[in-house]
Amino acid sequence: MRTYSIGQVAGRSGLAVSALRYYDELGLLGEVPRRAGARQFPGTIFRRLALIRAAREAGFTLAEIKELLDQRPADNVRQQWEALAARKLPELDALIDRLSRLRENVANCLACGCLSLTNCVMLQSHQGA
Amino acid sequence: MRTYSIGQVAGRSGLAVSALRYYDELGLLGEVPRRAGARQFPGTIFRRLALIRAAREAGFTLAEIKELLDQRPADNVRQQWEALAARKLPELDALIDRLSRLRENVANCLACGCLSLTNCVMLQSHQGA
DNA sequence: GTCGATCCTCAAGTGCGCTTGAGGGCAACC
DNA sequence: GGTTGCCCTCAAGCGCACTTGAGGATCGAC
Repeated sequence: MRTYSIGQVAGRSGLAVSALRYYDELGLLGEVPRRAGARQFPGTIFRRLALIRAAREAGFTLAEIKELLDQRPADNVRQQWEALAARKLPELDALIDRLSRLRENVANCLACGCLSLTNCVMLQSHQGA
Repeated sequence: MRTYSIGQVAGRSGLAVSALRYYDELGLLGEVPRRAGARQFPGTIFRRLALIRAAREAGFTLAEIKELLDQRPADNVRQQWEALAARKLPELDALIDRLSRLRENVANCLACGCLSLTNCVMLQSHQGA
C-alpha cells in the first residue's frame, strides 16, 4: 500500500506542510504511522483532508471537525454529521442573508454617496438606541 | 451641547467600553475632548459609530475605515468611499456565491449522509489533484 | 472624609488557524 | 564523507479586533 510523505501530501492537497503538522497535532488526521520519525500517510489521507477542507469552508471550526472525525465509523458518525450540519445550516443562511443585505446597502451607498451623511440606508439601519 | 461619557456611549451603542477606547486609540473617533481626563463624546459620536459598524459588517477593516474617516469633509470623502465600496463589492459577491454553494452542499450532505463516503458533492468537488 | 461608581493608562492576554525560526536528524547521491 | 533535501520538535510569533488586569485618579453622595 503506497504511502505519502508530508511534503507529498502538501503538494497534492494544496495545504502547507505546517498546516498538516498542525492538523496532526490536533488529532484530526487519526493515527499516522511513522518511519524513522517521518510521517507516512496512507492514500486515504486525501479524502480525509478534502472533508476537513469542505467542513472548514462550511464554517466548522477545527474543534468541531475533530469531534466529528473522532467518532469511530461504527459509531453514530452520520448522526454527528447531521447534528453539526443542522446546527450550521441556519447560521449559513443567516450569514448569507446578512451579507446580501449589506451588499445591497453598499451598492446603494455607492450610488448615493452616503458619506454626505443625510439619508443613507446603512447609517439609518444601524442607528443606536 | 450635551456630551456623553464613555460608559453612556457604550450603553447606547452596544459597543464595549474597551472597544470604544480601542477605536479612539486607533484614531477612528476623531478629536475627543476630555474633562479631567475623561472622554466627553458629542452626540455625533453615534452616527460615526453606526458608520463604523456598518463598514465593519460590510467587511472593511478598521484600518480601511480610518483611512476613509481621515478624509476631511471638504476632501474627496465620496471618492474614497466609492473606491472602497467598489473594491469591496466584488469581494462581497464572491463570498455570497461561495457561501450559497456551500449551503447547498451542506444541505445535500445532510440528505445523503455523505460521511458514508461514497458520492458526496462536497468531497468530490474538493478532491486534491 | 470615605465609599462606590466611573473613569484613566499601559501592558499583556485571547481565539483561531496557522506560520516561522531555531536547532537538529536521517537518507541518498556523488 | 560531504552535500543536498526532506524530515522532525518545540517555542514563539502573527493578524485582527478586541478584552482583561493591574494600578491609580476623580467625582458625587452621604
